[in-house]
Amino acid sequence: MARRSQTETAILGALSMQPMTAYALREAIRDVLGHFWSESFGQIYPTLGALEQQGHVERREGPRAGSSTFVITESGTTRLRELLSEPITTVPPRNGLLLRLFFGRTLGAQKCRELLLEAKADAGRSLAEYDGLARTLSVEEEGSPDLPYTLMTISAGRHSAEAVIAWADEALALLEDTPANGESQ
Amino acid sequence: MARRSQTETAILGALSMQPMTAYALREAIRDVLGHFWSESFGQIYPTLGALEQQGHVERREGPRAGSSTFVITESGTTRLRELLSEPITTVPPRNGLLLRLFFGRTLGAQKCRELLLEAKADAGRSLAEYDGLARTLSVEEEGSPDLPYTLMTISAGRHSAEAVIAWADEALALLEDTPANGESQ
DNA sequence: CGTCCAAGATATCTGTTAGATATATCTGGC
DNA sequence: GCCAGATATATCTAACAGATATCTTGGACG
Repeated sequence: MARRSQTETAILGALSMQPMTAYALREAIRDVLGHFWSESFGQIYPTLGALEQQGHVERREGPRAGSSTFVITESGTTRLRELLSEPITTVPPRNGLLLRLFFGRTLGAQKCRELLLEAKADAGRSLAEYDGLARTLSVEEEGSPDLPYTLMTISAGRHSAEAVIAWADEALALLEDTPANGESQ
Repeated sequence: MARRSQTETAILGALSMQPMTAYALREAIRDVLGHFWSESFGQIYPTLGALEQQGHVERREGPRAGSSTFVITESGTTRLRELLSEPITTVPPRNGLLLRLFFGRTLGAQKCRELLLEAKADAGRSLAEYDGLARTLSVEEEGSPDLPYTLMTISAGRHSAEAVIAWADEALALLEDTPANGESQ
């Protein structure tokens, strides 16, 4: 239930913006929600099947032979509202960077430094991306009732990237203070 | 490979601190790495089995009938170093809060406000926890070569929680500016 | 002293999921 | 028009989380 229902939420949400094929759905989720959400084909197809059975989406003739375009139904819209109101299911944390840093003494101070610099650079790139996106959307979608909500999710990405940068600097400084790790290997 | 190997990293890392039973391993991962990592029993047992077969851990008589304590071997330590050096595998993002906010127009401004306040409160609690933990550890583990690395991971949590708080405030302000959502339902 | 119960510890089992892969269909260069 | 590569569609497999089943231990109470 828990996780599956959030897949349904994402799919119904995407279809609520416009009808799409399964493939386009994946693209849309990746490109639009990509900063905070992802779905794989392995999820999309069976979930679409289930939603169709429940009458929340309808299958139409697709753009090419054998393909289907999915349209959200009235009951699908209602279901989406329900799902959005359900409690949030969080995914178990799995931060590979922190896992490596935690065992930093074994990994070696130098490698840790490299990891931190890389993370910082990544965050910098994300930051620029978010900024650009926010500026573009503010103009293109001006006045849209969805705009504040979209900006909100972009802002979350911004803040998170800024946090990574500030943290990486602090951590790098902390490493300078303890260079006493000649480190085996 | 990709995914499993990070489970092996966590397990070998934990065992590198001290020998443990599978149960204790889970506890340790939850309590010590919990802020950024998690493993389930469903993973731990088969992974321990695999590590034993490869000779990276050894099974010893456990503290009670039928239980086993696992000890990391020489080759296990080498393997841990290897694994720590491998490229980081990231988990696909799945942020249920942002998913709901993205479809905020459908969910309704009021519910969005509640979600933001809740997220902010959660972050505040985490922040206090991280601060306490950092203070305790700085004293108890003073001089330990692992301390800077541990503090680094805690600091990551701190920065991330602070970012959530700042973001939530900004998002709430953004919602105030657009109260024009009488919202169906 | 035994025996019952609750908490602790151990292990497996099941359904969900990501990502790879297999298969089919287009589109443009020649 | 036909081939190569891009695009699109669908399935399959092994990783995975969380629930559950089983066993162990200590201690309350007769």
